[in-house]
Amino acid sequence: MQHEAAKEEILEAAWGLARTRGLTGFSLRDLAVAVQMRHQSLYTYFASKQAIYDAMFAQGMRALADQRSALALDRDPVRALRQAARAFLAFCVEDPVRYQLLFERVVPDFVPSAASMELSAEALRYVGAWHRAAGLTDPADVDLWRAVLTGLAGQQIANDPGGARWTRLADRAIDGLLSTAQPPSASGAPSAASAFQPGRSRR
Amino acid sequence: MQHEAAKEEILEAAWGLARTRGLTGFSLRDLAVAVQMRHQSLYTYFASKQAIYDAMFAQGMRALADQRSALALDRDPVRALRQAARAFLAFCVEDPVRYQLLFERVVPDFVPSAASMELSAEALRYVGAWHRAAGLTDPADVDLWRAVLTGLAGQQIANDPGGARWTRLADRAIDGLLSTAQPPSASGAPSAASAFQPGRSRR
DNA sequence: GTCTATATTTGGATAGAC
DNA sequence: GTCTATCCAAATATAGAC
Repeated sequence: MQHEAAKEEILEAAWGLARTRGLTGFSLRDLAVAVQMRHQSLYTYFASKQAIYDAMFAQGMRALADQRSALALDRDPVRALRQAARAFLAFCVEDPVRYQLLFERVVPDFVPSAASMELSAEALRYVGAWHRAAGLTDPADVDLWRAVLTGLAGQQIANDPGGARWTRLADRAIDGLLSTAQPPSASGAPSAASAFQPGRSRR
Repeated sequence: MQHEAAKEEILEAAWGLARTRGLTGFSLRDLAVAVQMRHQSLYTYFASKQAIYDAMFAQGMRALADQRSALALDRDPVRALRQAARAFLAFCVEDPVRYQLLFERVVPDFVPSAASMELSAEALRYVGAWHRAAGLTDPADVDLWRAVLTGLAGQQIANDPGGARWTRLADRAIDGLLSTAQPPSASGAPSAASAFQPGRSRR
């Protein structure tokens, strides 16, 4: 279907403009120029600018879910958590504009559609699964994970773009999370339990 | 000086509009209506809308620095860190719009002036002092503190406004930070050192 | 300092011919 | 599906009288 291909091309151009001029720094006219159309023609593909943002949001969440489904995680669930954290930060830093769209509210009045929110939920379910594998069943553990990792990513992107001042703190942050979490019961995976021994496992 | 009083009144009205309609959801016309002026007259007080945002940013950072200078912290530096964390989260949650202005980049193209950034630095210096009092000298500890606390505040405001789903994780988060930090040397404050003993101090 | 009047720009969105 | 033409609204900012 040519229609879908054209939509894809428009979204690609929108990402490009967003990266160079900011998420809200381009108009439909700019976007039309980029795809060599009149700006009115864009309405054949998207009902509104918000619909374009929503499609971009969906693409971003789809990419996150795909990254997570493709992760080859260590069998040790604690190592796996560290890997997953690093992968998430890499995902955020690799495209700061995408991070802003997915996790910050920089587009005024933009609210993801229900379909997009379902993709968001899909991506989040992986986090719950990783935690359960490590014996962490308290939903608050997932909440803390989200806060810490988005906090790291946000600081990294805002205050040290291109650097690693905050991303390199990922392993320490995960150790901190684990140190305050309910350790798995004795019947849990032994490899995980060992990592819950008190004390600092790294600097 | 009446001029300063009028500026103050304008800023007060701007905060009110920002809280009800969003940080970018009001125009200079709206603001002028709120202070019973023609919108053009606002230019007598502020050179641009960005200048208004900058003045609001400065007020917000001033308020944060003032809150910090007024904190009556526990003599135990670790308890003090927990108190300070709770105070910061209360500060963020008490005015979500202010949080967005100070710590997120929701206003397109807004960049705080040098004078405003100095206020930001002033507020941040307190964090360094608290950490040093607890024997934490690694600058990365402060970085991690910033990331974790803004992460908690951001999640709280975005996903559970008015609730406490994330703010109640503050003590756990601080425990996590401490567990991965370099413990103070033996010559450090004993009350602090005791809190660095491995293990979970709370659930 | 405040006002009226207006400039100027921008940008989202629609109508209708082809 | 794409185009031309146009609408409409909003919003920042300036000029100049009082």
